[in-house]
Amino acid sequence: MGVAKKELFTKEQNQIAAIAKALSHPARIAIVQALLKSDACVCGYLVEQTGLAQSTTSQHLKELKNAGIIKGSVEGVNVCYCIDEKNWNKYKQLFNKFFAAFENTDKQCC
Amino acid sequence: MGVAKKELFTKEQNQIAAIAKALSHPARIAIVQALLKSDACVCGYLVEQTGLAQSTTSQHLKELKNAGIIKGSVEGVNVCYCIDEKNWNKYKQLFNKFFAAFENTDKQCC
DNA sequence: ATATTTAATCGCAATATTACGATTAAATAT
DNA sequence: ATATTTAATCGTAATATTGCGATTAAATAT
Repeated sequence: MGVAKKELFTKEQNQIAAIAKALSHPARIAIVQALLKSDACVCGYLVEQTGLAQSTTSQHLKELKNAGIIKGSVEGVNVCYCIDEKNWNKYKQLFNKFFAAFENTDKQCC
Repeated sequence: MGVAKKELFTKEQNQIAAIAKALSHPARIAIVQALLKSDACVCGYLVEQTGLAQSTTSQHLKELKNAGIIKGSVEGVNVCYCIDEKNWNKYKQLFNKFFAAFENTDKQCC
């Protein structure tokens, strides 16, 4: 085993889980926040920001990219990363909606 | 290794990552959504909802509980779970803030 | 008292994640 | 042409996650 049974769940449940998974490591949160805050975006800068080895940071960047949270473009000898604006807004809505679903607080079953 | 280097990151980064981790499996999203939607909350009902074995579901419930997302209380022979309202609102704010940080879209570095 | 129901925990196997050093590939300097 | 810089990928080790069946513990029925 060790592999999640995605077929049991809805597309939306799997999507929320997949984005949450991409955000489930502090280094990846640090990377995203660095991209949100700063104008710098080259890979080397992000390696500094994480404090992890270059290869490890590169792996984290790959995961964020696969999830659609960031995108990268080659700039000469550097690679520049930034937030994928379109997906970011989509994911933002998805999570806002997920968290907003707790409202009708009239159920007192516990 | 295989163990995240939490000491490199801020408390906030670790907290966001920890909550995201708790939400990083579709079964756990399904459980939370079931608790948000329905009045039913006993463990057995949640086992049905996930479609996973009782022991597996119990494990997922434990993770959600450890993260502070849900709480459980014994009701006779049953255990009733529900959303931890106080933490939920805290986490909601935390994620809203995190996703809202993308606004000043004037940086065109990529 | 004994049986039944419910849910947590244990033990295990399969797989995934995290991390690093070493290597590779591509672009730019010298 | 050769060296240097930058970042991706490979290989590997340590650890974590996912899932299930079996067992255990606690409450309630019979």
